[in-house]
Amino acid sequence: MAKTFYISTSIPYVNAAPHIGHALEFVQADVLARWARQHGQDAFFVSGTDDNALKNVQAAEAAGVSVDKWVGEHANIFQKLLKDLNISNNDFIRTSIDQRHLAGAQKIWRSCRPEDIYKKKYSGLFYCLGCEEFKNTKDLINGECEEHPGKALESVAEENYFFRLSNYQKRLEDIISSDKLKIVPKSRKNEMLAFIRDGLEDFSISRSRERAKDWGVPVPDDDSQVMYVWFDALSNYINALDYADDGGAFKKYWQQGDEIIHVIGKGINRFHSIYWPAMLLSAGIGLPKKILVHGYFTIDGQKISKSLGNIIDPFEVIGKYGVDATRYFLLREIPSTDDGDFTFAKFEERYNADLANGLGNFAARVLTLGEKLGELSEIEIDKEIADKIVAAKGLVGLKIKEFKLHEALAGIWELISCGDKYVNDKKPWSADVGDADKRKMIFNAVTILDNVAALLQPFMPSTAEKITQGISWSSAGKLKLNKAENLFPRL
RNA sequence: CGCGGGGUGGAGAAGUGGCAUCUCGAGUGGCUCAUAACCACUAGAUCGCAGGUUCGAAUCCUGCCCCCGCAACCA
Repeated sequence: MAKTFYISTSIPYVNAAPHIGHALEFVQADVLARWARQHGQDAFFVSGTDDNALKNVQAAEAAGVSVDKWVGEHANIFQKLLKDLNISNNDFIRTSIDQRHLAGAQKIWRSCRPEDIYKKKYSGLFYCLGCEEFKNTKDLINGECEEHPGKALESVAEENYFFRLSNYQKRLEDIISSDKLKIVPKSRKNEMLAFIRDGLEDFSISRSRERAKDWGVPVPDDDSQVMYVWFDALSNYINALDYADDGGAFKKYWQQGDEIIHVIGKGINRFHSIYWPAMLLSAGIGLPKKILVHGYFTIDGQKISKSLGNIIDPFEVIGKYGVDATRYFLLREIPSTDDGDFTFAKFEERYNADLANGLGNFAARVLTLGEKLGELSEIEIDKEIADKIVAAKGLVGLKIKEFKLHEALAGIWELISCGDKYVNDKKPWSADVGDADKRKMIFNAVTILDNVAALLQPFMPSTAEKITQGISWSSAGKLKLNKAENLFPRL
């Protein structure tokens, strides 16, 4: 039976339209899912939206529309982004309206060991009227909000449910240090270990209904409280598998799953590597196996921020350069686990150098030369070429396993470069070369191209398909080549 | 001394003791099948700074400077 492969993106909160950073995570997860499927695994890929965040409520209020309307409209934009990016997710969860989610979030709450959830008075919180949000004592300067000095702070005390995270300190440390839950890259793993060793404190998992503005998943058997948004949000990962009904997908992909991966941004590592496993342990559910933590984008070297007005709209980028060029840039320019910079200048530089001059031109020259020769018979390719292809395949597979997608792509481009070199050296266009030799040369070159397309498939699916369409087996052992339109016209 | 990561040619990266590597960008030459693309060659780095260990240091040690992540209920 095929091995199972479960993968998720984080579910972004939908207080605003997606920016280019969201696209990065979708594309990374998509590559892994497509790679797994290409290699015969039974992949299930889930994405969705976090509708229940308080920020959504605030954004809706500011816009003067109802929360469900606001959230619904924005969730649609995220869903459209997945489609436009050609993301191969099998499911999409919306945490405010998906019944599987509402039922599942409550089920996991009820499944937690009773001694892990307790009610406690919450104090030491201050509400800043300027920020319209709660502040911790230690965030205050001289008892005042840093950003709104002089404004009176309202002291708040509230009774909430807490989760006894402190019960899981030892087990979490074991699970993470032993890589039973593998956090990639290592620096993120070390951060989590340091955090755990510093001592885990219990965290609150509910809000008063009033403070949550009546938005969120109700706490089972307590009308006065809704779940803290992270508690319900994290459960989406299993709710998509019908955890609530103890469905077959949940058993297959999660409880007995071979691979279970969460792709997340560095800002939410703690929730995924510590809170979420602790919740699962308490509820007696299996754990994910890997957390892949990617970095963030800067735009022209600066943080993405609304106040700087440097938001880049992924739809604009896709519209301008095409979906595969966008996917390529996100995956190639940004080291998968580090921060990277987005500029249109860099985008166009990469586009011209790698896509137009590199991949596109190589495909064009090989297919054009080949088209003129008509039908080609299958022959054994040069050992040197065969070795390069095997090496490239090995390298790409290894880099994907290590979550170094940018290096995987670099490996594919080495193969393209090798193909260019081969064609230059052999000169199959030359009048001095006999017909049989020409056919041999082109067969070698097109074999490289075909393998490039196969390796590229998870990264740039429609480009891979276009290339493959130019290489058709007319009958057994007989190959016909057709030059297609330019894959990536120079900018 | 809160914990951790990092500073390598114009840009981005690789490189944990032995001639400093790769990609982009720049220049020169070759080729002309191909999207003025491709191939070869050249220029460009005192490897953050200052000491130290060593026959030999980007790599190990010490100090300093700078950037970044985490620092708990905040995606």
